[in-house]
Amino acid sequence: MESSLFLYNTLSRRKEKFEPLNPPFTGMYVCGPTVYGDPHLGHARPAITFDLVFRYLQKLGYKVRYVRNITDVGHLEHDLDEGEDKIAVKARLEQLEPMEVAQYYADRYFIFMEALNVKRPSIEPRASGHMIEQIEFVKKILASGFAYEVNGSVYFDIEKYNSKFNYGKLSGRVLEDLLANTRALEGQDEKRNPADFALWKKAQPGHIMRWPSPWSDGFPGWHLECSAMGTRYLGENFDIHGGGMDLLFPHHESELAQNQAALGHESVKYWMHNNMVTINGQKMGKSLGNFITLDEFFSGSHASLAQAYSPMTIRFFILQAHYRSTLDFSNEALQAAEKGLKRLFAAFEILEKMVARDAGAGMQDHGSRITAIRDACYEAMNDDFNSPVVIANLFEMVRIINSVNDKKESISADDLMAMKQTFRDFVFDILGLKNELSGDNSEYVKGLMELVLKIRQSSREKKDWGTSDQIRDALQKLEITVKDGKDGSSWEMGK
RNA sequence: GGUAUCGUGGCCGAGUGGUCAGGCAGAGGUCUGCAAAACCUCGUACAGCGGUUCGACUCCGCUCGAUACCUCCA
Repeated sequence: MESSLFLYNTLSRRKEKFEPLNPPFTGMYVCGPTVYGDPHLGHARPAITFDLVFRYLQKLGYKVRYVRNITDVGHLEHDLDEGEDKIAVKARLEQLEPMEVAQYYADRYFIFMEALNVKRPSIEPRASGHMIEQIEFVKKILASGFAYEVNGSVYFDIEKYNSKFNYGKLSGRVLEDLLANTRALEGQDEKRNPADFALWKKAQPGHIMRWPSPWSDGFPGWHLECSAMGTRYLGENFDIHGGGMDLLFPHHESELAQNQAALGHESVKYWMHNNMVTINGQKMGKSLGNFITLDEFFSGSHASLAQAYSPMTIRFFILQAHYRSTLDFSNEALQAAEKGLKRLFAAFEILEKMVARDAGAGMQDHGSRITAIRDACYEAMNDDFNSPVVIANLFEMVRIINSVNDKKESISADDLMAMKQTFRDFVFDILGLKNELSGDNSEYVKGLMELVLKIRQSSREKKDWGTSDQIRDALQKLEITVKDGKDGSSWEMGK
């Protein structure tokens, strides 16, 4: 459990040593999707980022309770200004029950996250299932005097809060600036201050999603569900709260304030935020026509995609950048990732079959190098989850593997075992990559391939290059690549 | 306009006050019947302008540029 993991805390704007409140237990809350549309690239990044955190904390021996919410209530469609519920709008269009829509897209989300090999969190609570907790939370804030009720709606009193605490401490905003920048919008007359946000909103007559509350039939404010569910499942104090940088303000800022107001203290020790995704240098947005869903990525069915990209290519590509950097998607960059990933797994397959070959005197000592690489990988992960440096080190190992395979270098049994262990630990367990290359590896296929390659080998020995090349080309068409090496030929699935 | 993050070689992308990231692409070589794969070698990149320093891509300032967010509600 003694680890030297450091992570960047948005609250302090520096890397801090990770020390959970109640080791070995660790609580992590991450903002999940609003389920009113098909999952897209913007969903993949936080999911994979915090999957990496989840996996690594577990690798270090922590008992992690990972909570990721599903938002299925009370959110407005962006370009509408009538205050209609996002899900309600969609439901009317499709003639479906709002919950049916939420269920459908939640399922889609799970399917695509599984394809990306993102582990399911420990708990995936839905906002609609936690109305009581949310209402109780509002009551607490009202009781502490930091909220007020007007016409059935309840608002958070930011000015009052700010007189005692600091609204803006997380995002670095100053209340005066927020007020100075205020635009005059309609329907704000209820609020004492334009910066105040809703904790509970009275539903308009045509509003489909509504729940009874002491104040009105209505729905909870957006920031509320995370405060309520985080507290419910992780307690009043927990370790990590994550999400995309776009949620920093106002969502997380307000969530922090809600907890302070309701509980008398803040709840989160470490705030983590992943950076955003851009496409060809532009932000991803529906209006820009570069809004690409995961489905389109996997099938290649989007005008700006030159080809389909497998889930692992996407995952590997995301992990090749540090989570706090912006990440730009382009065909060129994705193709580079695809090839790199293929090389990584090709080396892994060689490694799995490799046997130790002591060369006795003059043998190159890999032991220290392999240990150094393994240490460098842990060091990188301990330095705020630096997956790109882990990957760079793994490629160092790839070179050793290939050199040994080419009989240019030898390797001891101990080193071989250490290398296999490191590869498995980091590639599979921590980075969460899967080998998509191997395809059908059944004994049946292996037997057939052995036979085919034997026939080809005998024609090669007779210098019958016609037959030999015919076999190779035919196999290539089936996406089986034949590689001729010094001790015969090997094969692999994939282009 | 405000806040935040950032600007690295053909592309993507780490990192650091004074040796190296790494991947992809490209060039040359080794191997090979050919090809593929693999291995070896190669690029003197750090937005611009000043300043601090013996020395800055790395620290400070300014300029330019990029991305996200900016009270209803999400």
